[in-house]
Amino acid sequence: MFVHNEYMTTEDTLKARRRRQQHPTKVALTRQGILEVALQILHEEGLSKVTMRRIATALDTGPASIYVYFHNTEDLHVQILDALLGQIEAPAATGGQWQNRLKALLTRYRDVLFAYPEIARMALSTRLSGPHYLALVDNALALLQEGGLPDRQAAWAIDLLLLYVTAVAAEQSTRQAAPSAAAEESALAFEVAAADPSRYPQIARLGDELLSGTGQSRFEWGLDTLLAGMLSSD
Amino acid sequence: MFVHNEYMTTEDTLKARRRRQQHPTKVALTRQGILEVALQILHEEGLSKVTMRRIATALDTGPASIYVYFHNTEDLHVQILDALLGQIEAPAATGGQWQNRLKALLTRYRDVLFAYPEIARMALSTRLSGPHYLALVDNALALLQEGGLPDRQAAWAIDLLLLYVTAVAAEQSTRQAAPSAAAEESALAFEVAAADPSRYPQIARLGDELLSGTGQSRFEWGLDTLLAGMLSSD
DNA sequence: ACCTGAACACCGTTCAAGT
DNA sequence: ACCTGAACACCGTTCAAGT
Repeated sequence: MFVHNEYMTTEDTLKARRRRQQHPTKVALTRQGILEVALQILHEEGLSKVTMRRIATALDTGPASIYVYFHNTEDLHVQILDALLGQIEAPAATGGQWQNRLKALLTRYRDVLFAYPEIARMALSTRLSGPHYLALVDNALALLQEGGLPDRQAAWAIDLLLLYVTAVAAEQSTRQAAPSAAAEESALAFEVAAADPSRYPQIARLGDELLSGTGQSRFEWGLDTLLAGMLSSD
Repeated sequence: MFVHNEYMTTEDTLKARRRRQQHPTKVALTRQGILEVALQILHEEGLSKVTMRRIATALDTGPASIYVYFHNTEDLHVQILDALLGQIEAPAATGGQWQNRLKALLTRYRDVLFAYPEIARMALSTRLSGPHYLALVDNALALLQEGGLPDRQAAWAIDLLLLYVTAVAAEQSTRQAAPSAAAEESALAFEVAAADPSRYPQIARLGDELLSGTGQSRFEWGLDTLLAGMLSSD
């Protein structure tokens, strides 16, 4: 392999140099400063790189320092998520039916989760909290009340709706993020196509129907189905 | 600290000894043998300990050996999941309405995911496959057909139902598994109770309603809501 | 009081070298 | 052909020691 001598430096040195260039201004070692660096790493390299050690390196300190401000990695990730939710707070106060405004709000929530592949999965496995998350819940509850849902039903409905949106995002975003996504997709299609009709008669019968539709149309159908179910018991 | 001399041995040696005792019969280095060891580790220590290195150690070899039989860690985990799904294949062929039989089948699916805390989350972030998973899908589709759902709708419905069940399991099982589950639960209750009525009027108004119900009753309500929504568009 | 170096106990994956 | 030791490049968390 041909090597330019002036670039003859180890991979690690190159990486360190790149990191330093990305954070030319010294970021303060505070909760805010750490979150700032964490969000930058999230944008550039994904949640899996938002590690205690990686952040500490970016801040030119040891990993132990981060523990002064965050209990553990999960705590850090939850606070990152709430910061991201700050983008979608208020629903359009007017205009259109409550159902459509609720769907728009939930779609914006989904879009945030879509934008950061691994965050959605995190959201499912951790009890969320934080001011922006509470605002999202509150706004959605207001729309359900506007729709005339009884309190108990609205309380359970918001849980179901957010669970659905989060799960869809977790499912979808993983696949588009994974480098093997295309391969997996076709593997499923192959399995459906090759399904033995005597063992799996329904899968063989339905065939391509199982793979039909875009992510968006399925997402909307799911939301409509949930809302229809919630209203049907009135 | 007082130490009995006859037990003076390092932690690592003790661990190695325990592992050896757990696998007294030499397990063959084959796909089946590896899965066998993997399932045992899953039962005893949870999915997070089902690592390439851990399995290799149990089989008295290096981690590279496992890669002869499994592409990577995800591949290994997916195959473990399919083995677990083997427990719930056939629905009761007779007896009761199709809705109730479908709910029973999905509840059994949920129970499997509940029993292994981290598997449910895995199931959400990976395209599932394998004979037992296909059987589950096929059985559920048969019940939807019995209920008279049009094909396209049944195809989308099965996706939504399995997504719901998996997400519920992922959410619930994580909390019961985490050592801090109790603390988190009360932290949420506190947050709801302390919600500023001027910032979060809906949360303050609904209060305890948001935390009402058992996991089981909420799960059933969710299934009923989904089914009602699916049938309402007929 | 606040911060952190160093250590402990792990990971997944690759590849050259062995049988 | 099949298998694997050793290496590479990472992790989270703790704690004794520093300022």
